[in-house]
Amino acid sequence: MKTLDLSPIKGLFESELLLEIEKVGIHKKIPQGELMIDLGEKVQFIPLILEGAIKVVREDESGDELLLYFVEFGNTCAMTLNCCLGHSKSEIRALCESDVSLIMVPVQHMDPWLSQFKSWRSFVFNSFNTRLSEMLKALDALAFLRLDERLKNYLLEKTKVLKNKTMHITHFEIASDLNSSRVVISRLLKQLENDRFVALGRNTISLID
Amino acid sequence: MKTLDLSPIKGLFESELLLEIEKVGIHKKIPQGELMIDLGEKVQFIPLILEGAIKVVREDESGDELLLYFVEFGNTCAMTLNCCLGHSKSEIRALCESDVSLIMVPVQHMDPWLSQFKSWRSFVFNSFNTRLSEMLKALDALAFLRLDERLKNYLLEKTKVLKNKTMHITHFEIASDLNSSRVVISRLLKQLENDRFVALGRNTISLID
DNA sequence: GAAACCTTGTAACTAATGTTACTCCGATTC
DNA sequence: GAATCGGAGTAACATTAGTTACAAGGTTTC
Repeated sequence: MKTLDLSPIKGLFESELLLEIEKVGIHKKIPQGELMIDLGEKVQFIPLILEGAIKVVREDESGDELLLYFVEFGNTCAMTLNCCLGHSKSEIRALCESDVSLIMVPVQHMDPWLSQFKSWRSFVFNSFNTRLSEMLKALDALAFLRLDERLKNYLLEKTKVLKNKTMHITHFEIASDLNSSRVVISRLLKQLENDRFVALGRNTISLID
Repeated sequence: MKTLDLSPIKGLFESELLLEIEKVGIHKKIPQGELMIDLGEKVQFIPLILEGAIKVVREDESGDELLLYFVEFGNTCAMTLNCCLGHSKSEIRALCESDVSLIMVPVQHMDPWLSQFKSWRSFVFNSFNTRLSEMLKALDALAFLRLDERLKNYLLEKTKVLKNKTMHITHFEIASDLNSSRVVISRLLKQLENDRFVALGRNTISLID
């Protein structure tokens, strides 16, 4: 794709930087469900998200998963920034939660842009800021909330990033994201249905209200 | 204190930056146990740690606590950086785990130094890097480990920052840090004693080996 | 349309953690 | 040195979450 449509991020960066991004950035569209970055991979590009949402997941040695957070428009993955700067490997897995449109900027521009462009500094630190907040939110949930509350939050979060009250998902997938087990999730969902919080169907869950 | 002894951080920064730090930095010593920053406080200074360790704690609405991580020499608190840049308030509480010696740099230097000094950029991003890793570690522990393993890690971590196999601490304090309850911690400690992992005394715990 | 498979519902049980309540003991205070 | 207090040990019980096992319906495949 030759012509980059930068209009979504026009407000974020000063015009000289936009020109730079246009010069070196690569526009990419990634379909829903696709893997973006896996654990242990080296990161070569900084992703600037134009549209869609990315799901960031942590996994331990024995294969248990935990959803950390979603990254949406106007942010980049701080973990990625991290990797770029530290020249280290990814500690997380990133998947496309919906169809994603993004610009990939080669990592070598990271540092020069930091010294040249105030808007780049703002952007990068903003991303770190958001990311640390999201991590704190995830930690709070794990430390202080019971599973039923975490499940509720999960469903609300999910409808927010999907912009849709109905989601196509199995109980098993939810259990993975919350690092729980299918039976437990089914049990709790049933209760949420009784509480008129959700309506359950095969492969679908709809929030009520 | 007039003359700043910058020798501990000499290796971290380029010489012009060291001069700047000497000019604007304030040297401070804070005794063990003292509160550095509390939840909701505005951050006016970037702390550069010369000696000692800082304990960073999260608290929820109902007052339950959770230890996030320790910050040691050569790092700064990323949460603080965050607050400086985002002009937002502290989302955490920072306490001195041991006697701490640090340099406080007024926040307004943050951004100019980022564009001027490569070593400052490295330092800041290194701190973010370390911080995100620590957060991930905390998350992993909560999500994937049982309390007995978390307790072991806690004790190991603690002896590391205190540089001492014996610590003066009550079971109640440990319970707070791990967001558990005193009785449960006592139970698990007893078990660790039987396993010859620790020796228990009144107000003290010693790691064996 | 029979077989195989996936998703969900449900019951019974286990494991981990938290809670309540009480005791004992050493330190501190008066 | 009697009274008080804080820290720790322990038992009994409650709650939350995880596990195993099986049944019942859809869906897909051939």
